[in-house]
Amino acid sequence: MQVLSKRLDALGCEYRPLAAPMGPEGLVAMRLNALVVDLAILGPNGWGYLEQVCSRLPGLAVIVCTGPSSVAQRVRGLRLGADAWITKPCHAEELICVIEAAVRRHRRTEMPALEASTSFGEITVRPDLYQGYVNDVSLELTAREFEILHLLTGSDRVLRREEIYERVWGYAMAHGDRSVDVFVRKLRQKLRNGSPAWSYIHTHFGVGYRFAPEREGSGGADLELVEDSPIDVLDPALTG
Amino acid sequence: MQVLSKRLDALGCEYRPLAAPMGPEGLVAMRLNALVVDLAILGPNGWGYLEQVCSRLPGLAVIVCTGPSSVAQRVRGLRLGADAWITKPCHAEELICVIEAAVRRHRRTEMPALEASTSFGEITVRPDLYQGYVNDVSLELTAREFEILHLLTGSDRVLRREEIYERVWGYAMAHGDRSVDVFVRKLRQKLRNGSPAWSYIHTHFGVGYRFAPEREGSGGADLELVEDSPIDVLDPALTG
DNA sequence: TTTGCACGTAAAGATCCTGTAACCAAGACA
DNA sequence: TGTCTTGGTTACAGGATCTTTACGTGCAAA
Repeated sequence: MQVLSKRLDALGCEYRPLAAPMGPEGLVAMRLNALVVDLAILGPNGWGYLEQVCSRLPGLAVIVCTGPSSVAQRVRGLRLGADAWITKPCHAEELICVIEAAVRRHRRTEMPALEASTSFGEITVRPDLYQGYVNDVSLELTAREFEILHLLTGSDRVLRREEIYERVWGYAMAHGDRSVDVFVRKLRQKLRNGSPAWSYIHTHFGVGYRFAPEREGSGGADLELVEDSPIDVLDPALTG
Repeated sequence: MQVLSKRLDALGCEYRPLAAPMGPEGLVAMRLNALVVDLAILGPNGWGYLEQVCSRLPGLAVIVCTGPSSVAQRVRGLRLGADAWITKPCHAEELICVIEAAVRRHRRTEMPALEASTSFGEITVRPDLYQGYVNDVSLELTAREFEILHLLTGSDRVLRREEIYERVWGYAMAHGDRSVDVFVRKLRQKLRNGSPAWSYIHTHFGVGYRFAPEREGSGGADLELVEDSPIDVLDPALTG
């Protein structure tokens, strides 16, 4: 621990030694990139703890660093969701490399920022500015609202709430959590403000939400036929 | 290699043993999820090869599986971009778990592979939209109805009620529960609405249900089951 | 043909899901 | 430190969906 701490300090890494195992909720609050656990110290509950943490925080890199073990034990740990298993005693440098490898793979797919802006109906999503626009007017989306919009616009299929939560929040959704619903509501409100004639986020009852820009006859009395109004609002010169 | 091949076959994994190191371009063409290399076999050029592959294919999981090594070597390998380092001799099972752990983390941020939509008779099942269609017209299936339809269309054999219940509801069916029957009825009704000339879900008395699109012609409705006869899908003049 | 089940059908009640709004906590900022 | 913004929770109402129940019909064996 002393050697490891010294090396981590030298690398400028933030870390926190935990004397007792911390529950998933506490780990979520710490916003960790990686967690190193010693199953031997955790005792017989270690397996359950490992499983709990891995399932609850799928985005967290979990490295098991413990004493001599059998193949079956290592297999079990990795199957439960651990990213790596390293046997004590080990060099701090090697452990750090293993942690980095796990975190690196985790971060890799987060990095691709600066995506091209794309338009859907009247709105334009700009990942580079973390904001959505209607005719160059900002929708005033908050960070989380934008992330959800960005995720939804990224695929045509129906996204289940659990998927949305996991990809935006970074960990598994608790049963009964309504956060996704609330944010979708806020999103819809802002989208409606900026683009009243369109509907974008569609509810699939019992499943989740799907993004698809569609005209809505909200303005006119026409129920279906919208042929009289020759309005060209498609593709403003934003997309550059 | 023999043991590993056998285990991979049992798991249904696709793999390809390479006698000689393959360049990054060749690897790209293979669309691999993971690559296992033995640095000892690669010889002195191994480090360069590892670096080249890891930098050219950042999305590829690279596992080094080689003989006894020093800490410095393992650190070097991981720093160059390897995702894991496992020492020979090792159990095939453990190696597979390490590969799975690396691939799992890689896959996490990807969109779940959207299953292809499949057609049966006149209907089309779209898993990405959780919905069934007849000529692009929605059947208005509820979430549970779709799940049952999706399950039934997934296999040709007769599915017992208990199987259906367990796979859709997620837990064992209580004795005397008629839910499956009720949902099959609703399904049949909606299928009949959208595609009156066909029958899709067939009852096997005392067993369960089986999905098989069959014409219900006014002319030649066979009483016996026609299991092996291929079904010609053609466009009858009936549809609109 | 009779008889005992299994299945099809329909409707009503219970349950679950979702939109909505109000509320509280945590962080940003002056 | 106080205020404002943002994130997240909870409660409630209305509606959609699911489950249960009941009864009629059809199948298969005796």
